[in-house]
Amino acid sequence: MAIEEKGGEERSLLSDRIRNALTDEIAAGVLAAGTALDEQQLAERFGASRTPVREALRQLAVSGLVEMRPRRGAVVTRMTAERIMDMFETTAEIEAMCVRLATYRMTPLERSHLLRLHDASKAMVEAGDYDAYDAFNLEFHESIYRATHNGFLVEQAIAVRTRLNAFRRTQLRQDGRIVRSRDEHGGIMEAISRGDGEEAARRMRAHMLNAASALDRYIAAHTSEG
Amino acid sequence: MAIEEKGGEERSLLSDRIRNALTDEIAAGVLAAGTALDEQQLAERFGASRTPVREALRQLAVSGLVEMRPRRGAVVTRMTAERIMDMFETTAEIEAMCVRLATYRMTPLERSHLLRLHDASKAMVEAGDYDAYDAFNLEFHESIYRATHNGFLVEQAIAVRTRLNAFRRTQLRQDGRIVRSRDEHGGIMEAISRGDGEEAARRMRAHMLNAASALDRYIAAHTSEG
DNA sequence: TCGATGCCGATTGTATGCGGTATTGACTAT
DNA sequence: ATAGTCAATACCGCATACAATCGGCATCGA
Repeated sequence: MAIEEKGGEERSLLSDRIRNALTDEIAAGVLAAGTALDEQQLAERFGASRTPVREALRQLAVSGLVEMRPRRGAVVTRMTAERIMDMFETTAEIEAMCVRLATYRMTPLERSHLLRLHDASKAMVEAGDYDAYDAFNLEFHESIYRATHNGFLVEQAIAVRTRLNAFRRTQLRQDGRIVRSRDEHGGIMEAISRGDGEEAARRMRAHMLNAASALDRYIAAHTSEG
Repeated sequence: MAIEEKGGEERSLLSDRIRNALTDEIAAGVLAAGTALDEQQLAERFGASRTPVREALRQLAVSGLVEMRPRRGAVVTRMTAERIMDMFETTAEIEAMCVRLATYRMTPLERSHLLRLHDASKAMVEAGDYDAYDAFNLEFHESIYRATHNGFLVEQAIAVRTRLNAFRRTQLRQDGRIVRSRDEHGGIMEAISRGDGEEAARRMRAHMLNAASALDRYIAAHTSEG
């Protein structure tokens, strides 16, 4: 019989589950930058042995979320403000690239899907539902990635965006940012509908850099305590 | 024999050395796509136990060089021609992005370094020294990455380019490709010198897509399987 | 008092054993 | 003869045990 495609939690590997859990906690800020990750301690927390924990940590090291120094253990990668800005800029450029390619290649079905998503986000903004908007935002941008019809690019874009997750969420809380975010989405959609990929790219870049600016103000306002 | 005899590498981790060895072999084509990687077999080959081999395989899986299916082992990722083209296009776009940013941001020192590199490559082309040109090519493009002054982008660009390494080298052997490659570099340098980042980006994109075309012809001429 | 050296604890790196699951091949039934 | 089922085997995933190394701390010497 055919193997079920759905992601059964039972089927997945323990090390993968631990990796996902750690990824989420790092992204959410539960595990702050610089936190030392003790293998035995983590093993006890997850009710597993050190082996799957080790494997998870090594994988996270490849992703860049943690740093491992031989015989000195793993620590959550310490992010400088400059590095976060670098990540934002890189993401902005990649997003711009994606929307430009997507504009020229997307099918009418993909375009209508994107429009439907955008329309649905209006209610979230009016309700001030940050979590729902965050989920929509993910889907909106990933739909654009997929519309490039370049599988490798989709993977890269998602990987880079994932590493920016923690910081993107905080900036949405900025005063009025969510409203402007949706407005900017509207501008991007308009350029896509006109088939103007270059303009869509410019607007997408501006959209991401606005998010970066919002985060920058957020950081500036919260770093007074050192 | 065991790889511990490599001079100076004593300090590094066994799993890291195995990972690097496997990476090289996959990139060089020694381990063909689709090859099943047996943990025990690899452990014997490297004179180690299964544990460091496992860790190496998991890290390679994150990089995308191998695929792991739970309880079914690891296989070298099978590359379709379409996927290779996707990777080339992604690399082309990222390279174009880098050279555009670099044009606007590079210091005079960086610009002169790039020019010096380009000048030095002339002799390699005339001598038909593929290996030297390949090494120069790496340095040329990485210098452009670094000139963006965006550390994260540099890392991403190098990572993507690394995964394309095996295929990029073969296309250089194409008849006359190395000469045209250097000509294209010259065009890019000219646009950089004029400070025209957009034009430099267009030429870089064309440069990479020409390389892709050369590879495409190479594959078409050498493919013996579906 | 300050620095160096040696010992000890803690933690990582590696090896190996065990259980489970998938694959494969053979046997039987239709 | 072919297809389906069952059993055997081999490999992987996880746990645990062992070894090596790093850092801290104390003691000794200058």
